[in-house]
Parts: sequence; structure tokens; C-alpha cells
Amino acid sequence: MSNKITIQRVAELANVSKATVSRVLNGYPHVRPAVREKVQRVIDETGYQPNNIARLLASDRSSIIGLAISSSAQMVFSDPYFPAITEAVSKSAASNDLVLSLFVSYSEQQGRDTLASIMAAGLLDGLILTADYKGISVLPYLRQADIPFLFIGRPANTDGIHYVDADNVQGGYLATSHLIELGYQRVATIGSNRNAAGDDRVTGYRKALKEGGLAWDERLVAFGDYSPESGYAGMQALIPFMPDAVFVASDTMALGALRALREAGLRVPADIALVSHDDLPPAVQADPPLTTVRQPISRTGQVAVEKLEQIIGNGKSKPVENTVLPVKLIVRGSCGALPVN
Amino acid sequence: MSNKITIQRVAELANVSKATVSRVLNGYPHVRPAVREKVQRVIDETGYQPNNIARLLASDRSSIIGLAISSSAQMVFSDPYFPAITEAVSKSAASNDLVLSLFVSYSEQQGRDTLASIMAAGLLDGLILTADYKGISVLPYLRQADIPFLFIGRPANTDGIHYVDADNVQGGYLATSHLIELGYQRVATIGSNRNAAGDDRVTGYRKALKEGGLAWDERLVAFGDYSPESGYAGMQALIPFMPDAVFVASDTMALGALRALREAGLRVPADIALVSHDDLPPAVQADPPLTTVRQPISRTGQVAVEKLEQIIGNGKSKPVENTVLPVKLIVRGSCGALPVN
DNA sequence: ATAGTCTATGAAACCGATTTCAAAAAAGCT
DNA sequence: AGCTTTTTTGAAATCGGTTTCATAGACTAT
Repeated sequence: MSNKITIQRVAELANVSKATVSRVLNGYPHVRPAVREKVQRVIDETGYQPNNIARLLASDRSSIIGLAISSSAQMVFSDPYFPAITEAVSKSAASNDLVLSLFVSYSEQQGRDTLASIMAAGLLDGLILTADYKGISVLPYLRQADIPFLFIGRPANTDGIHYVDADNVQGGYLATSHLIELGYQRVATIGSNRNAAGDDRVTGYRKALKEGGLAWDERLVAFGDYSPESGYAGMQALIPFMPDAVFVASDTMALGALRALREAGLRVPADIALVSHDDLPPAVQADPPLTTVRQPISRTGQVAVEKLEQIIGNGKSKPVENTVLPVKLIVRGSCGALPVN
Repeated sequence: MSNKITIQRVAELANVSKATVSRVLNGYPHVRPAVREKVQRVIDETGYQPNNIARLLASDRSSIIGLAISSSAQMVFSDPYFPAITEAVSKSAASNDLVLSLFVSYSEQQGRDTLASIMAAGLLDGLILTADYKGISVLPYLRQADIPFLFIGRPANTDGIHYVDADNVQGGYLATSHLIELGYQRVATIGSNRNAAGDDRVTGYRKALKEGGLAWDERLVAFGDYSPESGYAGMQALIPFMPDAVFVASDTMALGALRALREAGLRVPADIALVSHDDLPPAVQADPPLTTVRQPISRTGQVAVEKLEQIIGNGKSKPVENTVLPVKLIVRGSCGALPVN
């Protein structure tokens, strides 16, 4: 409506047919350079913008991808991981000339409904999902809808599923072995079993213990759900068993753990060292600032969009390999490695 | 692609024309009840879903609305306000059968580019913008694109602009007069002049001072940019002038202010009381939990979507009045009104 | 020069709906 | 019963692109 010029008009102005304009538009071959240039000039001069709707009706491609975020938590976005990943995907979509549609849902049931309506709308080229809910229940829908999709994070069942994930095992390993190297002997953990990432981080913790010659002690292991409250509860459960260090599987839980320690009169890192995971904004804002494992979130968004485009392009022919992105330990105040000022 | 059945097929099965099916589909009149029923039965039996793309190509409505979030901050989503508003709008869009497209940008320039590409895509029915950047530079674009739009938050210039805003003046007023009622005499503020909301909150602060018989004192007024760091700096600037209470214009800044106070050896609320604004997740997680003014974020999202739909429907004929939503003081530990446990 | 390829191009079909318009059917009136 | 008006209905145009297919023209190879 805002755009009066159509491909037809451009064709007239350039003295060619719509077909030729379309070829130029899409960079197809079989157009003489001279003609191509002329058409391009008309396009530039008129500021012509193809109508995406028409385009995708004809071509079955919309250049819209979806991002489905779902969580059992009340308020999805109170966990800073989701905003961060949203931002990353959004940026990456924009730089790939894709429109990003966002879908947020809060329960398995609602997730399915959301998904159903996404499919019904029928305008998505592909869909990126967070693997937060273990992702099993929506799979049949996705398969049936026959829409290209990809998970961020590893879903519970990875059969024939594309995903991009951070190296969470390595994350747990780096954090824990850092503590062990610093000489701590009773290294506890507040992990999570809500998703594969949580499992992996605990696996890394275990691996580091073994390598460091420390025994796995049930009493030094607590589980949370990534909320500050669960970190608080987890830490309280741990304190009686006198850990001298703790690996907390997320910054958010670390916030809660920090509060539990403060209330118990324990100083960090003097009395107990802490390393967490994610390196999201709260890590820097915490007191003391958290030594934490950095997840390459922005890179994750980038890779996710790129992979999805590959999958869309391939038409499910060639399998796209899954990607596991490296993580990195960021040393700040909470682990005791830095001199206190 | 996933849906083989088209309107044509339904028409054949029901022994009517596409036009009639379309009428049934859209609940238009001039269809005999018997026919209507029959068509409906075929639709139900086949599970036919109209193709939205085709539909909107023909009807010039996409049922997609955009949400443009922009901030000068590096990481937009490190300020929890944006995720919260995003979530609210997303939910509300979903319940109104609208698809939500998200656009995030980080500078005026990029904001304009983003906007240009949004327009170019040409598939949005309307656009919701956050008034964070004062919103002036994008206005001409919006006007020219002739797209229905609405701001969340009051932009700097409100001429002929629709917006939904929280009652920020009242927010600053409630917070400050609460402190005054508690008997504090030297009530400082860390405000912000980055947007209208910031200005308004300071206005409310001023109003409360006047009403409480307290004088406006330049030295008790600092400004920040909603980041924890700026709250930290602001508080540091204030401390030398010995306030006994402070109204901080956002939870995020309050976090930084809290840190500054802790480092200065001042206890909250014993030595200095604090009331902040927004009631976002950090307010509860802070230590002590923050007394703060609650913004009706979820309601804001809801109203925004509804108003936008009105505007879209009206075709700019009837002016839609702007909405200012009420705020509410939430008393927690930081103001000293509650007994310390 | 001549048949055989290959490239460049436009006309027309197509994507799947909505909308217009004219014709057919039904209803209402003398 | 005959004429008018109203309600139903379907054929065809339309939205703005992409894609197919036939053809004209240019280029090789004999």
C-alpha cells in the first residue's frame, strides 16, 4: 500500500518483461549485462521494493524464521539466558536478511498450541527452538508439519535432530578443575537436571573430580532449576557439609547461593570459593563478581541461524552436522584466584 | 506444502465455488444456511487450513505486528525492562491471533536501518516501538511509510502520536512521599534524563518534596542511564551530601546504588532508606529486597496490542486516546517501613 | 553456408486466497 | 400469473511476484 511501484512498473520503465526483472532481482543468470544494469538502475531510481507477500506466495519462501522460547518458569525472561539468546538470534537474523518471529510459551500444553498456530499460519521458513523443555512432546508436531527446525541446546533425544549447543561438559570441567587447581578439597556443586545442559555440566564436574583425585560425594551435590531461589535452597542444603568451594551451574543460581552464604555468615571467596556458569550480566553485577564459564551466546545465535538456513536450503537432503561451541573460563573475584583489593 | 487441500479443493468437494467457500470462511452473509453448513462440514472433515500468505496477498492484511526495541546500550536485554515488555507484548499478540516479529537495534543509525528494512519487507500490519531512544529520528520514516504505529512509553514529542505509558510522575511521587511519610528529611534521587519516563519520575519526586515541605536540593539529585554502573556512580556522588533516603528511578540502578552503599559501609535501610522503581525480578532478588514502584508491564503489553489493533482498524480516522496506566507502591525491606527480622 | 547448441527474453501459467460483477434463484407484490 | 426486488451464487479479475516454456538470436562446429 505504501509502495506503489510493482515489478510490472519496473518492467515497463526498463522496457523488459516482468520475468527479466525477476531474474535480475534474484541474481539469476541469463540476463545480458547491459540489460541487467539497466534494470538495476531503474530499481535504484524508483526505490522499488519487492512485495514479500507476493514473492513468497509464488516461491513458497517467506524469509521469516521463528524463534520458539518456552520454559516451565512463570516468567521466561526473568532468566537472563533467554533474553540473551533472543537478542543474539535477532541480530543474526537481521544480518541475514531474515525476519524473526518470536513465540513465547510457558507450558508443554501451551507450547503445543503455540506450535500448532505457528504451523497453521504457515509462513515460517524454519524454526529455532530452545531445548529448555526437553523438547520431546513437540517433536511429532514438528515432524508432521514438515518444517525445517533446529534446537539451541541439546534436546533429550537427538535422533535425527539438528542442534547447536555449547560445550557444557567442558564448562563444568573447566570450572571444577579450576577450583581443584586452586587447592580446594571439598568441591561441591549446585547442578540442574532440568535439561541436557544441566546434566552435561554435572558430568564435567564429575570428570574434573576424578581427574583431580577427589571422590564424588553425594552430600556435596545439590540440584536446582536455574532460579535464584533454587540456588539459595541448594546452597543451604550444602552448607552443613562444609564445602570449601562450589561450582554453581548458572549465574542466576549463583546469585541465590551468594545470598545463602551471606546469611550464613560465610565470606566469598575467603571462606568458600564459587565458580558459576554462563557469564551473563548478573555475573559482573554480583558481589563479588563471579568467576564463571562464558557461553558463546552471540555466536550461538549466529550459528543457529546459519545452520537453519542450510537446512532450509538442503531440503532435508544432506544432513547438517551438529555444532558444539567452545566455552571459556572467565576469572573474577569469586574463586579466590585474584588478589583481594 | 504441508497442506495439500486448497480452497479450490474444498469448493469441489462441497459442490460450490471458491467464492462461496471464502464467504463461509470469513463469516460473510449471503450464504444459505444449508450451503454454509455443508461447506463447513467439508472444511472440518478435510481439516482444511487457509493459506495465510495467499490470503494476505489478496486482502492486504498480514496479521503480523512488529515490536521494535532499541537502546543505546550495548546489550539491550541486560536491562530487564526490555525482556519483560517483550514477553508481555508477545503473550498479548498471541492471544489476539497475531504473529509478533521482533526487531532489536542498538543505535539511532541502526534503528533507522532496521526500520527501513521493516518497511521494505512490507509485511507488517503495524508496529509497536519502545520510546527508549527519544524516538524523534525515526518518526519521519514511520510517517512516510504510512504504517500504523504506537509507542510504549511517551516519546519526546507526542504530536499526533499514539502511546501507552505508565504513570511515571505518580511513580516518582509515590516513592518519594512514602519516604517522606516515614520521616526521612534528606531525600535524594538518582533519576535519569534519558527518556520521558526518567523526566517524569523526577517530576514526581519534586512534587512530593514540595508537598512534604522539603526543599529541592541540587546536590541530592544525580542522574544515570538505567545501568547498574550509573546507579553506582550516582550513589557515590550523593553519599558525601549525607542523604538519609534515596529514590532510585529503576531497580537496575538501585542494584548499583546498593553496591556503592555497601562499599561505603552504609546499611540499608538502617543508615539510608531506598525506594526504587519498576518492580522487575532484580527487585526481589536484591539484598535487601527493594521497596519499589510496580509498573504494570504485562498490562502495558496487552493495552499496546489492543490499541494498535484499533489504530490499524480505524485506518487513522478516529483518533485513539492515549493511555496512562496506574502504578503501585510495593513495600519490601529497603525503605525501612517493615520491621527488620 | 548449414545444421545444431546455447543464451537471452517475453508471454502466459501459477501460487491460493479475496473481491467484483453479473446472472440465476427466490421472495415479495399487485 | 407476471413483474419487481432481494438474496444467492459462480465466473473471472486481482494481488505481485516466480517459474515454465516456446522462440528469437547468437554462437559453434562441421
